Amino acid sequence: MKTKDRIVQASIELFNAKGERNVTTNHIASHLSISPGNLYYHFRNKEEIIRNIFTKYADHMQVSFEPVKPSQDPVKILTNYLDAVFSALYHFNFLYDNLPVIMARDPELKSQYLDIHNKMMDKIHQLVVSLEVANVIKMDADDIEDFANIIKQQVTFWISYCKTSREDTQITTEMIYHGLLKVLLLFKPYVTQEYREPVREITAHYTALANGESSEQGQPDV
Amino acid sequence: MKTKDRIVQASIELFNAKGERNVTTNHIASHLSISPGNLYYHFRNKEEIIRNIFTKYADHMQVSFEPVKPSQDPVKILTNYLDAVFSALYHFNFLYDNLPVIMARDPELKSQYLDIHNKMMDKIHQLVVSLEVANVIKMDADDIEDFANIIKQQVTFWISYCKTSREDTQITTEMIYHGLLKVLLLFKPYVTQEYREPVREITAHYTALANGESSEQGQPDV
DNA sequence: GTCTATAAATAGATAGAC
DNA sequence: GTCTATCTATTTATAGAC
Repeated sequence: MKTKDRIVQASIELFNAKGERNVTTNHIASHLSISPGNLYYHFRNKEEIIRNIFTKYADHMQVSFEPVKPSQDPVKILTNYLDAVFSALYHFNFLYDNLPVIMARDPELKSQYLDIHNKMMDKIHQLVVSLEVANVIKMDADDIEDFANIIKQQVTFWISYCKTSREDTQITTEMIYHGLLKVLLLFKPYVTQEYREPVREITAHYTALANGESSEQGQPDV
Repeated sequence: MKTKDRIVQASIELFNAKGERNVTTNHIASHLSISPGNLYYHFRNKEEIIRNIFTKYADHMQVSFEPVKPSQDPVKILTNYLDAVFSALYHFNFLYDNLPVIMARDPELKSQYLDIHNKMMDKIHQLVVSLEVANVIKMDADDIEDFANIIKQQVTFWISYCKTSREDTQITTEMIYHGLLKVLLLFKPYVTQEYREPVREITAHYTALANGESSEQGQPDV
């Protein structure tokens, strides 16, 4: 692997493990057993590394949040979304831990973020509309926009919420699955009589994962 | 006012206006036209200033979140809560902008925060139960705990969500009122037929405030 | 491309005079 | 209690040799 790619890869790992604010460019260099000068040959500064990681993140999001096909099984639409959320939170958790700070200090990154944010908002909106069309949920049309924002906020700051409201700040897959269950609870009161049972089954599935019981399908891929 | 109190007061104002991470002890001192040495005579370090502010914040929370009296008008219970949330978000917005970072670097403060967090969770729990008892909402008993956590997360990270998802990061009263409306939307699907109209009226009230229309009761007190 | 050595920039904090 | 002057530590970033 090229040095440039190794720097990006190591940065993701170190940021996720120790928190972005606790990892300096020197830490990254020494972790890779290269010199700081070498690192600065490949990247002008730390923010350029983060912007590079963010591009990877944005690509990941675009791919994993597949466009909703109306023909799909409506229940599958929902689990696809939740699995994509899980994957993003897990693999890029350092971003979610520190989002306001990271964005406030780098206007260029903030602008990248706003772009992705808007695209994701559209996807969530589509998801909600699809569930409505498939008669899985029933919701006032006026509330869909606000509801989509609530979902987005709940997902985006779940990591932050866990880190602040618990003693133990280690990120685990179980912790993330608990967050997905909160998202399911947001949908719950809108679920139609017809789909109450399928949604209950999805909830049971993620509850098992949240309690550390292994799933028949194992850990999701990247 | 004593110098020590002036330092705390100025710090709150500067932190709220510019963000905690952009305000150094030297900034605080020069804002008050005192020397850094003088500031350090009164506080051992910046974290001690923040802990001092946090104590003020904790007191504010304890007072403004009055214990729920079952005898009260159930609608009043809800507006009391929302007004208390507004006041906290407005007067201590710097804390909400930066919570995970501030708590992660100071274990003593984190422990103070966990204490207040748990107390607030209890209050929210009581609020939900009171609304159930008064027949304002109907909710599965199993969901109350998770629902209370969702409310808490939504409130705590509303400022962060706004700052990351908008171009303009200025905090306004209107922005905060929009957050309260999201909390009302969380309650909405659980509201009983009987209380649909009163809740609609509360929503209209906060919608007016969120749109910058002045309310008959004016800005809430500290 | 990579290294060593070091400069530059902050921010946090202290010593000692008044 | 307050000031001036300064020190230390940290982190980012660059120059120049190999």
